Amino acid sequence: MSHTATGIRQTQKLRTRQALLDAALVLLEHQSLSSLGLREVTRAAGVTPTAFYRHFEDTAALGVALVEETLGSLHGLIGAVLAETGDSEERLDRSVEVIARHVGAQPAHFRFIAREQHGGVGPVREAIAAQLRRFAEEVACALGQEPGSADWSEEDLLMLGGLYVDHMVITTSTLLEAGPEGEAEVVRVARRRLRLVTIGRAHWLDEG
Amino acid sequence: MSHTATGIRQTQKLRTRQALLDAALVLLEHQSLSSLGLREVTRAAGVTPTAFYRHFEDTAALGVALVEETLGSLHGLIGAVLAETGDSEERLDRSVEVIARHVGAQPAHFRFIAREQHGGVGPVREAIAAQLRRFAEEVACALGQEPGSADWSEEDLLMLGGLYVDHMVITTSTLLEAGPEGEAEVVRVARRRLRLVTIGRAHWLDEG
DNA sequence: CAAGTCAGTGAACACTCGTACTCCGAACGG
DNA sequence: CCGTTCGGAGTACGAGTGTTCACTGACTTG
Repeated sequence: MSHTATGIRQTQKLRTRQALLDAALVLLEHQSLSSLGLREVTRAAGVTPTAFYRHFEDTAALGVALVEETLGSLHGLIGAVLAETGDSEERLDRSVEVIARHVGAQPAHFRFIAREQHGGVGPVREAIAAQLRRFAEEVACALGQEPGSADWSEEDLLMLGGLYVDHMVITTSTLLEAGPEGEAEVVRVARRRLRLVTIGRAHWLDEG
Repeated sequence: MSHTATGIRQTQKLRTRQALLDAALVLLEHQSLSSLGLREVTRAAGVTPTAFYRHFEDTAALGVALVEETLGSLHGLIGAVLAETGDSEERLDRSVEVIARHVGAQPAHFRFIAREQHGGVGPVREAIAAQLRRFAEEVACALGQEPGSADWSEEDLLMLGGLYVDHMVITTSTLLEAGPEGEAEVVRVARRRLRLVTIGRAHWLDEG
């Protein structure tokens, strides 16, 4: 009764569950979740419509699962990076690097996040918001341990963390819409924006 | 043959066209455009499905019309404000005020913009992107005429304008999702973020 | 090895959907 | 005033939708 017990049955169940998630992600590259049909997904996954209900109650529930698949794993990675090297804002740069690699490796996942962050399906919106709030808290915590923002209030740290996270999301979706040829330009502008925020951060307490 | 000739016929046509737009906007508060049905709209507008084709080719075309209805008018107002008082960044604050009032007066319109900015309908995405680019250019132009950013390159001005506009869009959708009770908190955080950007702006050339 | 669980099947239900017709009647231009 | 224009109504069609139901057969458990 170990929780990693790999019964043939449960393994196969997880396999088709993943097939449903993957098929949905492909379909969601050119439409949004609220217009995604249950039958459409099962057809692409090679399963009967009825089988869908063995795994998800709704297409909304499938969307929430996709959110966790995308941001849950990234969350773990960011946490590892933030705890890795003990000093300075080098950790933030490493975090950005990790995110960028993740986005590059799984574009469809992050297009989905950008699209559904303000999309028409309530539960999915809330799931994304919750995950992004967690990211903002993590970044805020990391910022608080830096010497440059030692005397910041917790609220301001959270504000700054949210600013970084929101900027990251915007950059991600902009990158995806720009395509490969416009990527360099987008990255340049995004870096400038980040620099401006960092400068503002350095002088925050001067003129608070 | 004046272009304002109000034939009874054309007046009525515009009336039902507006009825279609209004009905669509109401329906779009709880779903996104790609799942909006043609029949659904005409039913809510009190017209037959066939009548829809007299006004729009697609629901996508209706979406583009909604984009122009929302951002087109705001664009004109912003232009007026930016040309109004001749000095300092007071104009920017006035602009933000105008936008805030617009959002408060027509929440559904701006929820639509936030939702479809990265939504599943290509033409609508492009229409929104084009309008936002225009806003960024306008803001950049206004910033360039201020003494505080006299020596900025045109590219950096555009970067900063885009930063302001993106922040405005984020704030808008956050406001709408927070609801009336969370509004004050959202505004507070948004103001702090803006202040941080402004501080960064003030020291941009010091550490460029 | 027998009993039971359960992921997945296949058919059928009652819808909604977009679109193509024909047709009406009020507003329009000469 | 009369013929034309055209916004909108009405009908019909085929396709696709979400959901329910009884069922099967491979895996699991005692």
